[in-house]
Amino acid sequence: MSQTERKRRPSGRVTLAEVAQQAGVSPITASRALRGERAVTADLVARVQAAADALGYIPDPAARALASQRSTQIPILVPLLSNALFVDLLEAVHSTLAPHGYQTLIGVTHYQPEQEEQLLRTYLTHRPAGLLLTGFDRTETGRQLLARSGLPCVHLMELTRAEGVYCVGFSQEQAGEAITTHLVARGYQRIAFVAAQLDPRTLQRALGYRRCLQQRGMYDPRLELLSPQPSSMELGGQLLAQLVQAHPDCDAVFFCNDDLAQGALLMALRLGIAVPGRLAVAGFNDLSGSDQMVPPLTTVRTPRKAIGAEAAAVLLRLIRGESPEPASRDLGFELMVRQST
Amino acid sequence: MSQTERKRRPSGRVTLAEVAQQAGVSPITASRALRGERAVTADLVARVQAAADALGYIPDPAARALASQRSTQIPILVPLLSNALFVDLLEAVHSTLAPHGYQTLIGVTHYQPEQEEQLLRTYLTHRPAGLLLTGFDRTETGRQLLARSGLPCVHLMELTRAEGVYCVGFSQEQAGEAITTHLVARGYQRIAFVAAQLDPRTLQRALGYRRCLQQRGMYDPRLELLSPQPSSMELGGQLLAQLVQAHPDCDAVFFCNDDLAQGALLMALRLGIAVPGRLAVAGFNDLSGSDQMVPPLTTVRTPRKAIGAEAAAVLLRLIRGESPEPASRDLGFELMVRQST
DNA sequence: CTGAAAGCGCTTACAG
DNA sequence: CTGAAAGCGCTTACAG
Repeated sequence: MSQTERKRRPSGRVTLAEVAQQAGVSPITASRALRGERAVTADLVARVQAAADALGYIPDPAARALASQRSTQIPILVPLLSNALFVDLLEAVHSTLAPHGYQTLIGVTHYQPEQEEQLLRTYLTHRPAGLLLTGFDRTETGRQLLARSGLPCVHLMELTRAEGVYCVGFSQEQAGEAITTHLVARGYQRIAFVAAQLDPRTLQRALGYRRCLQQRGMYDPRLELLSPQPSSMELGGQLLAQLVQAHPDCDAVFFCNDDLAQGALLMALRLGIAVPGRLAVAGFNDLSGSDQMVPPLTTVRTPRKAIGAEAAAVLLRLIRGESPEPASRDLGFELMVRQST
Repeated sequence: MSQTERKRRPSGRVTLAEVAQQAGVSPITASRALRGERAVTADLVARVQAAADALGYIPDPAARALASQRSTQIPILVPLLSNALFVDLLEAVHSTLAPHGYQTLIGVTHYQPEQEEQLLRTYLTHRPAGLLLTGFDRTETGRQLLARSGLPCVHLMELTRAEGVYCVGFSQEQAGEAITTHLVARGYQRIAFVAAQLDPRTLQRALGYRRCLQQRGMYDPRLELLSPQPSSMELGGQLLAQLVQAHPDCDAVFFCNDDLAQGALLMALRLGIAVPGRLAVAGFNDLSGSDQMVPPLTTVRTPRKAIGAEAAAVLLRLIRGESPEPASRDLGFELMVRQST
């Protein structure tokens, strides 16, 4: 024991060279045996493994990254952390990658392509093993940085048909159309759309809303309330109050995110507006608490945990050099019809 | 331009050596000039800086880590990501560290010291620049790993008087006592305490609750409802229903976290229990949405953004070799008296 | 299937 | 204040 201690380098680390020596092989062979790379005799693999275990060898990530030009770090770039949606994504990604020895690095873009570009620039110098990005809204330079890096990359939350682009998500437009169709089927006539932030995915939901109503000759652009402010319960309450005042004949609202809808439900309670009797309220994402509202909120459940987990899994396969098919994965969504509509 | 391209190594990187050559100095001098380390003539610093800018030099983190035995990575270990509290911490830490060139690595312990120990083990091999930990609840081995690493470390959320231990937080016990005292001052007689998860900080709040009531001879252990289940709005609703059924004379409740309290408020609405008329409800943390509830929730605002930012700032100073004083920083808390009490 | 040589790109002592 | 030498701990071609 104390002899082992004594042998250690100033850094206090057990090195590959020591493992190799103990196993009676060269460092390169030890390296290959431990990584399961190329053909190494089963006998040698066992000896090296035993030596590594005995010495408590742990590979040095920095040395590995420097020699191989590739680290075990995987940045995930998300717009915000204040939206539970992205935290769920992050958590799923993190728990999928960690057991495989990869570290998740967070990057927050604040919905700004320029900030994302800056983050890409920084993270690329770290020789990440791969990249996880939210959506497709980036600067031209950002796109080029990605392409030139040649790194495996998976896009989350949105779908694309572009060749060779990996993505895991669902159709935001279809989801927006589905919830609107539900409102129509319920018999509502004057259906409003209320949105905040106005990021690309929110606008895709708006497209679905419009398509549904236009097809039925029910579309009225005045019933679209679009605010560029960040989404929050408080804003949802304000927008609801604004909406009922401006359009007393409005009988249903589709909020582009559950936090807005939750705030609206509470505001309706305060104002004495009966939901769904006087006004139906629908949300999006099925965030925590939506099923607890009074009345429980009808919304679209989006599979963000599954998206995070699957995107990470696809990335892992890309890193291994595989070509997982299909490149574009639609994980769908689910209408959660509760009592608010 | 194309000549510059041609000169690049296979890795595509501009190296320190190239910068040094262009500036007409040795690589070591270039290294020192760029890092602002030791005395280097102003003239040389300028020349090196100019060369670095011209070539677009970006230091290689892996090479740096290997040579210096220290990376620019800082793990932050939190219990959960599903509690907004920790996301706020994470976000504040991340935005404080990023501008200084440090990467934030996330680790999730699920409130289990064994998992934290495993994470420490893993992250320590990455030669982190420092560590950010939640609370003091760890295994003995975890404690030893920390001590032996000799790495700068700051603890978040809780306070301690232990020598040489850096922490940024507030007194959970005092906060629990303060909100209970508020309920007493309002004239409530039968004040319950409802908690979930039962992690160390929750139990400290319980201590404050007890101390307040015991001092006044108002303490009744039967009014403590403690559930080891994870905290959620749904659970809050269930516990409220349970409480009013078991103790019809209870006239106020202090929930150890706002998600429980929010769920309780909504359940009260559903059950027709008047708040605060029939039952007063207080929460803890002032999470998003608490001010939007019906009625708005009385709670304790905890300075988690400030804690994250200050802990990161202290760590940065420790990394620089400074000894910031005081080691223990009490950032306090604020009673948010709203309409639910 | 295994290994000797070289190198990844930087920094740490040690001199001067 | 500046530099030549050595080394951080691993892996990539290139041989055999």
